[in-house]
Amino acid sequence: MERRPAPRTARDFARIELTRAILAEGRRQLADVGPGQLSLRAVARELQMASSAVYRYFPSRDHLITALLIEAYDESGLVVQDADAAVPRVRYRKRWLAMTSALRDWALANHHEYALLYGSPVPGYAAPEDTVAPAQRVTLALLTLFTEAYEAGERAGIPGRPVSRKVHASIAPIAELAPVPDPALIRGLLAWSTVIGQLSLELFGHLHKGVLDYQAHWDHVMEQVADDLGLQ
Amino acid sequence: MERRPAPRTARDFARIELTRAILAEGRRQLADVGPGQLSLRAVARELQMASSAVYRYFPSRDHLITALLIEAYDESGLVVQDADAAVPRVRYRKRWLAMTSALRDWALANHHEYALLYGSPVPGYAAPEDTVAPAQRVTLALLTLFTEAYEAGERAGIPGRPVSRKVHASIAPIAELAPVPDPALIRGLLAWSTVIGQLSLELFGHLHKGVLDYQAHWDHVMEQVADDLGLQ
DNA sequence: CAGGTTCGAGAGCAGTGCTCTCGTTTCTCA
DNA sequence: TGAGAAACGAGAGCACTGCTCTCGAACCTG
Repeated sequence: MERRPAPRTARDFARIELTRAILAEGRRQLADVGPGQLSLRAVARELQMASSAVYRYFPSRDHLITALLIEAYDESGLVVQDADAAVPRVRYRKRWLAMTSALRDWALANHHEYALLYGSPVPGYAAPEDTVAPAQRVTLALLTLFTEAYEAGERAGIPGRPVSRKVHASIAPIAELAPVPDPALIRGLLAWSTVIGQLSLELFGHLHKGVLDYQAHWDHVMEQVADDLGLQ
Repeated sequence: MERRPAPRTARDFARIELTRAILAEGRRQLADVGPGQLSLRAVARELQMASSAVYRYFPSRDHLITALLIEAYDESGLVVQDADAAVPRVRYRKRWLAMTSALRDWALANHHEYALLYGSPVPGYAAPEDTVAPAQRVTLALLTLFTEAYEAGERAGIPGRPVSRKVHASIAPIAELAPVPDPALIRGLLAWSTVIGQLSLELFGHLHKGVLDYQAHWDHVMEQVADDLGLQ
């Protein structure tokens, strides 16, 4: 599990340095042109190296994209966690608003990265195992908030419908991460998908000329969802 | 505005026929490999024509994709409308469930098409004007349902938070299509983004190993949203 | 039936991901 | 310390892409 085999030799140093450089340049181009147009050759050109040399560091374009994917997951996760940490623990509603706002701000500032994470999967490739942990950072942070809020007595002000045994079994894996009653957990999942839906609709242009002031609308919607979650 | 200048000559017939053939083959390949990998040359090859000939019918790859986009919008819109039409007008809740279910079924059966519509925008291109009308078919159908339900007295069973003047102004364009009070309209928009969020999360693999039985989960969530909408 | 338009095919350009080879650099271990 | 192994950069090359241009044939119109 050692991600970085303690650089000892000059070669190790160079490798780490170059890997970082490629990643950085890839990131820059990703922001420019989006995942679909990201070109290994262009990255190599910018770095003044032969295109074939890049393959010493990333065995394929997809591997590069996967690395960028992980980076983006980590970054967005960090942004959300930081926003959460800046609010007093017991201000649950405020934490919710801070976290979702932070996610939106990040998405707005990193359009293509958001698309990479929550838009259509890029090539025909299944995201490898390395991506699942970083991918869950944001979700996990939100689940933690929901759990803490529930335990503090902030129960959904809104009736959640009873959950059948079938559905209960279906969400068992998530229930392990957030030990709250099923209806509350469903409310949480609902909130999460609303966030992603809202963000995707806005960023991908589906609200164009339908909603005029995205910021105002977003703020209102998140308050409404906070209401539904029973956060005070 | 005449989309098809009444085919009179043999040439006109051939043009329409070939355009259709290209579109159809494009559609087939889109379903196979996704929008990013869709290749004009491959389409031409399959149709046994020179790649340059395709450019007589579609000036660029993006134009082809745009045409497919419109087709997909139309198809999904039709599917949803049909599902709606099959339910008695006053069974508002059932209509909601039927429409959203139909959309999900279509999305599951047409993975790449869904990604094309609601995933990340494909190249760096802004969807041209021709796409806005077809794009709104599904949304419009849902808005109509909300309006009819409200007028029939099915008020949100759930308190909607008061809408500020700012937010009111922001959603004015949508309010024109669905003359219901602001809080109810917000509930509708919320429901719509929840649908898209839920679908995107499921189809793009973000619920993988988190939710086990997608169908059961979806059904429950849509019932919950119907509750929140106040549909009976 | 003459003149203009539309069409299909082919060659060609610039770009892509990726592979292979070859000579050089660097590391490791006896 | 020096020899063998491993890693590396560069270049050529393959098969593919979107797209353009040209040219002769087909067609349509007046």
